[in-house]
Amino acid sequence: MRELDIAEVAQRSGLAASTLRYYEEKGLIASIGRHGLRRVFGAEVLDRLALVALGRAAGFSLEEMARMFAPDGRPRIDRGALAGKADELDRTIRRLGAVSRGLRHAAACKAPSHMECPTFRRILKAAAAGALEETRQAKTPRPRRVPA
Amino acid sequence: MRELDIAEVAQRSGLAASTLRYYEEKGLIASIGRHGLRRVFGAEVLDRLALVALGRAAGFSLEEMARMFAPDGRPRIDRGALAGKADELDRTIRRLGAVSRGLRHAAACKAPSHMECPTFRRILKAAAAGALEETRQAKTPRPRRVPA
DNA sequence: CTGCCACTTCAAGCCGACTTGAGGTCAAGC
DNA sequence: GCTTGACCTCAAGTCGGCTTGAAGTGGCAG
Repeated sequence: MRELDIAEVAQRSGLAASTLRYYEEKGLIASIGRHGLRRVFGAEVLDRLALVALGRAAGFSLEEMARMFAPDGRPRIDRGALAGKADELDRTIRRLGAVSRGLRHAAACKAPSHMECPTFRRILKAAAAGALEETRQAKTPRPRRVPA
Repeated sequence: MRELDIAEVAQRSGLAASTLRYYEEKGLIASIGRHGLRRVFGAEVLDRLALVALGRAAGFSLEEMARMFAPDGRPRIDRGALAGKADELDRTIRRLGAVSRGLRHAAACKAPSHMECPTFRRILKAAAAGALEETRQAKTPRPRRVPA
């Protein structure tokens, strides 16, 4: 099995080396050893990182994920939690669809003030209602500051 | 026109009074005056707040929104920016759809290790790719800590 | 053998959107 | 007129997910 150096994992995963160290500290990934001071990773870490990416995209926190696959090595994930997250995502998707329609309407509608447009007011009301929900959600990672 | 006290605006909008003060500081809303020390709001602040909620749901930052309707009173929003945000949202929606399907698959699939399932690996790859995108996204506000 | 430089650790900083706390003011009800 | 408590200000804290910086280590090319 290929042994990877942190820079290689970084390059292949698109994550910064500092992020990988951080993930290791949080128990999301593990190196298979050291070469001197330097971490040595097995190729399977890339699968793990893909899994982490999926989890992040789904809105799991690093902590939650660490708990999910901390026990032994293999994921051992609570299927119910996954289905729950999926339901949550689907709700979010519907909400975002409404928001998107709202934006498009606002962009297209020629009314002098949107506030006078009943369609817009209706959408607005829905967004206001949605914003009160406590559904914590899926944010894509902030743009990587790519080192020069 | 009804004059509203901050507690009333808070109650009607579902936001904390501290949030309203914060929004005012950021230029997102304005009070129509003071009664002694106390802010007095006009009823239109509620429309404004609904607009802010829509914007937040769409993934605009408070700063962006402040710039959007800072000028005079009326929104005066860049329609292109709205359409752009809508496009971004639609992309996010598609991505989240994929993530949701991935989760459901992981929840249902009986394979001992998901890593051996080609379907899952494909979805994973997509999520990994998506996670690298720089599309900053729509997070629903964190659960309000409702004061006892 | 030497020097370079990619790696290491650890603590501190950053971002956005708020919340919290201390200490102060003042309109209104008794 | 006094008390009450809802409001005020301002500074600092919180949270998650990293990044940054200083200071150190050590593998390997020359």
